[in-house]
Amino acid sequence: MDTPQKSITQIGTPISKSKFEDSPVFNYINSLSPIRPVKSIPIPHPFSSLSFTSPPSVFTSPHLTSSHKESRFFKTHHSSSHLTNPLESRPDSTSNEQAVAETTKDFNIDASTRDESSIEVAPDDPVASPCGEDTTDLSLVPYSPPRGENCSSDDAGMELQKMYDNVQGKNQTPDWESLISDASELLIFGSPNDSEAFRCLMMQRASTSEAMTNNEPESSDAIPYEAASILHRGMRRRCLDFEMPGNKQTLSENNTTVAFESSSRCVVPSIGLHLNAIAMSSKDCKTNVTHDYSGKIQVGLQGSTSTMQESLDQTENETREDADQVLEDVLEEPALAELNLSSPKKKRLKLEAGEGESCKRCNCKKSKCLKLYCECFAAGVYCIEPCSCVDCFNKPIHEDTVLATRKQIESRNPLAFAPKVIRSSDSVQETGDDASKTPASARHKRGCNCKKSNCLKKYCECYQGGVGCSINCRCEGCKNAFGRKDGSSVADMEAELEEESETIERSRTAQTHQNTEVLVNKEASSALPMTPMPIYRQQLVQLPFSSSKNMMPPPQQSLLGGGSSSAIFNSQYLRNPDITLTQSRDEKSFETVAEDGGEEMPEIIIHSPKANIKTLSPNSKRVSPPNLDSSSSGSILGRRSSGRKLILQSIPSFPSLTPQN
DNA sequence: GAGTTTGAAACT
DNA sequence: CAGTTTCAAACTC
Repeated sequence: MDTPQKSITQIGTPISKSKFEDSPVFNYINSLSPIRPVKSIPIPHPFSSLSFTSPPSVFTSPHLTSSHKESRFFKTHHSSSHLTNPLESRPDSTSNEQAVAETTKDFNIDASTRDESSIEVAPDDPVASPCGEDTTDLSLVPYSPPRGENCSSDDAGMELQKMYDNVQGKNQTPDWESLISDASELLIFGSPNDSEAFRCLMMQRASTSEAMTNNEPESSDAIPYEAASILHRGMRRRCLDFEMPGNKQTLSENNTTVAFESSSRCVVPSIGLHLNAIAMSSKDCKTNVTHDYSGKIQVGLQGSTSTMQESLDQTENETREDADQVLEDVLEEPALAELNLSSPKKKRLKLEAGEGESCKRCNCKKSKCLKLYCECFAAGVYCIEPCSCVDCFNKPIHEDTVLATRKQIESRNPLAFAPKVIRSSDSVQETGDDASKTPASARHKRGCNCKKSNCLKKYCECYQGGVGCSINCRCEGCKNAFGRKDGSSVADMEAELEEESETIERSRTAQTHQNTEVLVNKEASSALPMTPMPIYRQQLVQLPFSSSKNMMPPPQQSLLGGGSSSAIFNSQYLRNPDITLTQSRDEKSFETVAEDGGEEMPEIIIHSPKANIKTLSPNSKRVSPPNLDSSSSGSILGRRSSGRKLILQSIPSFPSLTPQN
């Protein structure tokens, strides 16, 4: 931290604006640069300053990895704790109902909650610009959710311009430290898109300022910005998701610049953190850092483009290895990993993911997407364009309302936003042997209340969550395939399926041997539909730590122990009722495996043998969620002999405002 | 795509 | 806490 502070004094203090303007160099530059002085002056300062004053995590050597991120986290955490959640700091937010009622109004941040140095947002902020509206929150809420969908990269410049204007208007001797602070807020929490603008500005600065002797401002910036954006990507997830198309430009794996831009726009679909980020900050940073990583991974994976899909399909294994490699890199060099993940090869995952969680959409008509009825809201994500909701308030521009509503709901039920499917406390102890004996290591938080579905349809939350019913359930005629309320476990069913699978596999093997025999084709064709499962299973079997014993219904993200928005993951996970139990069990094996690892280190779960399922499940439209996409690589990870558990958490814990069990 | 069913969420 | 209503997803046709 010494360096940054030092830099502040060195750069910020000494360089007086007037002096700078009067300098011959400045004049000369002005004459050359198309950039107008009024902008070139103010903006560069914040930036240059920022580049030295921001937390180490942002501007320190790119070599920093985890610590790097932690710093970042602390930074943001710190900020959030002070600036915080508007709900807590804003008196006018005490009335949730009111907040909800005034949804369309209360978008401006109370000046009172800001630091004196905070940049005041023009009251006449762009009307139609969601970006403009949101930017007002930037300095107040570190984890400010996504800007409008179409925020232009110019916004950053605008903000900075405002800052400059403001400072200039008030003081001839700007409070650089404050300004820097504000600027850093913008840089850190602004729209990822802004990073582009920043980069441009930085470049300009680099080319025009002698102060830029500092080497590689580029690289050092890129990563930091990226890192910063990650923190709230979850909140921006939806917006960014739809910016992806624009980023589908062909990416060169070697072109870090392009990769960066792409990644900066990518979003972690995962993450239904929109409202949780704030609360999340209070958690131990380790956990958050982990989420961060997973988020990164996802960003990369989901940033896939369709362009590679075909080729990837043909080289599934290769892709997996790539993913494996990438993930490995992620653990050691997040920033780098992210860049890597931007590679075209991983794009495919994104594509597939696009249809899943990341594109989770609701169809609310009356709830305004502010009730748990709304899947998006319940999952902690903002509604997105594809949603068919009416009068939706679950959008970034209504952040306050969303937060208020959320808080209100949580006041009623603290666990309202907690994962519906929770992992039993003893599940952790369930290793291999026990796993199969227990219907499921995860259970629905409250249990279901099914009357007619027999817990065999997704009406049943337990079933939907891929967990068996438990004593908590009040269901009638429970036949939950993942475990019945009466205690009958899946073990039996698994045994059956196992047997069946084996039979199928055997026949398949036999077929393979008889490949040369044309006559066999007849039978083979009839058996084809069945091959999928066997194949899939085979792959799973390859997993070093995979155990057939663990073959269980797919556990949910909840297995991670962290509260994650179960909704998204779970629902998506088993969205397709057509998915055979076998498949589910396979997926389960993944998670169990990861769990078995026992290590409590950052985990990146990658579930989703989506590709496999897709191919193997003839009648399934969409077998696995987008998140799971990455899972295709997940299985890869599973193979890792290193034993490192990589859990790509599609939905980082869904930190609720209140501690959850 | 429209209509029905279902069960969670919300309300009383 | 129980009963009822509202709601939107899941499902069916």
